[in-house]
Amino acid sequence: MAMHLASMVHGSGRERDAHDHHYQHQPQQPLQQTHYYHQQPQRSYAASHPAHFSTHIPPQHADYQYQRHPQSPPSPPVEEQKPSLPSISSLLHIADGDKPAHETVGQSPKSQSQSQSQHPSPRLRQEQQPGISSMAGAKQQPESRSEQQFSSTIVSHPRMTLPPTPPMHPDSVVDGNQSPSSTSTHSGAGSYYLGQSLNNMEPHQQRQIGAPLGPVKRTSIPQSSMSPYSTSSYAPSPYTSSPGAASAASFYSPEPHPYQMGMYGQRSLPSNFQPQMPLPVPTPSGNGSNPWQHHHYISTSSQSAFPQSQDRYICSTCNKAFSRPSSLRIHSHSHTGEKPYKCPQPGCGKAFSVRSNMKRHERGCHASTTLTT
DNA sequence: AGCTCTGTTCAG
DNA sequence: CTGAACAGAGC
Repeated sequence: MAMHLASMVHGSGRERDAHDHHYQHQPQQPLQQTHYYHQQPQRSYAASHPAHFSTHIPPQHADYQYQRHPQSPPSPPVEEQKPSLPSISSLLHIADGDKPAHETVGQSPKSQSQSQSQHPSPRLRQEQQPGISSMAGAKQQPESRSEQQFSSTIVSHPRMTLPPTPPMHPDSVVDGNQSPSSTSTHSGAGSYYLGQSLNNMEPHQQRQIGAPLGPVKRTSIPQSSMSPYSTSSYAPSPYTSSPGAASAASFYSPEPHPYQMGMYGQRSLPSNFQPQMPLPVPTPSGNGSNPWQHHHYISTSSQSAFPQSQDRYICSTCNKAFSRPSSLRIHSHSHTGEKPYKCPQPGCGKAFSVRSNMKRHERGCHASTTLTT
């Protein structure tokens, strides 16, 4: 997938100035987010971008990378862990009334040893369970495994524990709209970036930011979300530091950027997703956010206003909806402070987040120069 | 059908 | 003057 997207993006470009190149890279976020369900959405993104412009790197992206690095080792596993989710469900089952006592009781020693050894395939467990049931005799061990595994897995895996912290983030509010696809897609990336960006900020702040977002006006959005940036502002280097912008960048992301963004897919199958989310439980990094997002996503006011077909792409940072991924991408610049388009005029070092604005600037400010030339 | 690019327009 | 969003055109 990533390949296609990347290729498409590049290929589509017409002019492709140096600026464009920079620009293009970023754009990918949103797309990736939207498209990639399982993995690497951002990954590819981050990977592809790092080399390019130091200046342009959106904070988000930077964040991604950061996030990944720390977790990078785990990140891949994260998805793997997803399987862990099922395990959770199994836990639930147990909790509900699977009679954990019976099975678990006796075999702890063996089961544990086995369970640990088996870590690799949580899913197998579940899958096995059905089989197990049929197995009749074998049941006990498998089930016992599941439970113990949980305990073992949870304990062993920090992540498992981590998720609980973010159980309900502002994300829900912020991304709410987006993410079905995005979140699900990048469990790793999307969730990270959204969550992290938020995480970077204080929970309170995050919520606040997210909440206001909905109604947000143009100005309002940037402000709330921007605040983080403000420190970094456009300064190239700042991005690295600017954790706040989770956009998409999220989008992009992207936002999204996603994102993207992060971020941003929309069309989603609200009903479908919810099932996943139902478990408020310790959803690993990605999952936790998703569930909420889905809920919001469906009901999202912004979307409701428009035909869903229209504003599919939602900024993870400010929740604003856009009908086009490119729009979301550009919008993400407002959060990241990215200004890929620099005024070509020798004396002028101005940069713009929107190409047309840059051109306009040229016309207005440098018109005389251009004319003379 | 979807996306990007460009130009236009609104707002501060 | 600039940032940001929208709409149209083209691919």
